[in-house]
Formats: sequence, structure tokens, C-alpha cells
Amino acid sequence: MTPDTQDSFKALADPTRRQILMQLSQQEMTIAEITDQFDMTRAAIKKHLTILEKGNLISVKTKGRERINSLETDGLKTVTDWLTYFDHFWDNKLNRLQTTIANNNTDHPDSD
Amino acid sequence: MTPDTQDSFKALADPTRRQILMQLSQQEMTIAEITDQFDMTRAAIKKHLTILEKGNLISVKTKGRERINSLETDGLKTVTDWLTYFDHFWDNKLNRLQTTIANNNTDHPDSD
DNA sequence: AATAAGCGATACCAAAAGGTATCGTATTTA
DNA sequence: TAAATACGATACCTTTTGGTATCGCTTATT
Repeated sequence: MTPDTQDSFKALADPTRRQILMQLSQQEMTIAEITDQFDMTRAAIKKHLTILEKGNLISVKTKGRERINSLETDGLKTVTDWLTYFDHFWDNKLNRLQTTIANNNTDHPDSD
Repeated sequence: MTPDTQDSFKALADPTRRQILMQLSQQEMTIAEITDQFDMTRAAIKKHLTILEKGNLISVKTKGRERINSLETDGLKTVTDWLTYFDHFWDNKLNRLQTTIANNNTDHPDSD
């Protein structure tokens, strides 16, 4: 059950799916309820939900003939964890910028 | 110059492009240098770079006949900003979990 | 001046993504 | 029990995506 970064990023790459997540952050919803919010068929929404589930962004519980979808934070954590890799660059950005400006007129000597 | 969330998310949805970003977080690189790190043609890498640039994840400066690509934090910020929308859910997750457990035997009578 | 290096742009291709239509199944409800 | 509801699954279609091959332009290099 290794968190698959690719599945999570891919799931977030579609605007409809991101909107679904925002809806689900407000309340749990069945497939039909989600479909009502969009201009596409239930089958299309179901496909999106499958992708979101694979990306660990939602979880589903069955209740009679209904499937209730709710937000799952695991996939979001996978993505934010990946993004933290760049924190050190974020911190160093000002330094790099200053270095760039300092070296702006004099090209580095050995490549001339 | 509104930051286009879709472009940034889409740019991050490909594993090759994420790897390129990690490379660029270490050092600026030309297209040829990046290509050396991957098992695909320069044309393919160039396409990825164009998508990364559109997502505000890299910037390019021309130096003679070379194009030097460097990491740009704007696109990363666009994505992290979007993700912060779910912070409140993150905080409330324990609450919701407890509520779910409490309601586990008695089906909720209404949709509250 | 001739040649090599670094790159942009385009045409082209196979596979994946996003969508619809349709049929089947399980669960409520009248 | 019969009908409606909520959904799963599949086949099918069009567009997008990720890749190659190729040509040509500009900038070094000799």
C-alpha cells in the first residue's frame, strides 16, 4: 500500500476532479448528488471517482444501494509531501537571485 | 497574468516532468544536459519543458545558442495555495471520524 | 568560410484520457 | 410482487498526450 505519487498527482490534474474534491470537502455525497452538480453523465462522474479513489483522495462506503463518497486526506498528504522536497529551494531562492545578480556582468571565468 | 491552476497541476501530473523539476532544483541545466539524464529524445524533453514553462514551474534564459532552464516557484505556489483550501478539512478530520463512529449503528435520519 | 553544436518547429504515430450510450444487477418502495 | 432507484460495467468514439523523426535556423568553433 505504498502511496503512489503518480496516481495522486494524476487524479488532481483534472479540473472536474478538483471540483469534486471541493464539493466533498463540504459534505459527503452519493454519485447521483455529485452528478447533479456537473453537466455530464453519471458514467463520466463515476470514472472520475474511480480515479480519485485510486489516488487516495476519496474513500467510499456502501450503504444499501448507495455509495457515499467522502474526502480522504491521504492523497493530499502524498502530494504535499512531494512538494516539500522543494522547500529548501524556496528558502534559497533569494540567495540564488542575489548570486545571479552578482554574477550578471562577469560571466563565469572558465567557460569564456 | 492570473496564475492558471490547471496549467500548473497538469504540468506536475507527468513523472518525467516531476523528475526534471527535481533535477533543476539542484542546478540550472540546458536542454541537452537534461536530455542526458533521460532515455528519450531532445524533442520529447523540449515538449515537457514547454509544458513546465506554461505551468510557471520553470523559467528560461537564453545565453548564446543555449537555453538555460531553472526552477520557478510560482507554479509550486499556485498548487500549494490550492491545496491549503483543504486545511480546514484536515483539521476537522478527527471530528468527522468521531462523528462517523458515533453514527455507525444508527443511520442518520436526515442528511444532516 | 566551412563545419559543428544547440536548439525550434513541424509532421506524424500509438496510446491514454474524457466523454456518451446502453445494458445488467442489486436494493428500495409502492 | 412489480416497478423505480442507484449504481457497475462495458463498448465505443473523439481528443489529448507522450513520443519519434526530420528539417532548418542561429551561434560557436576551427
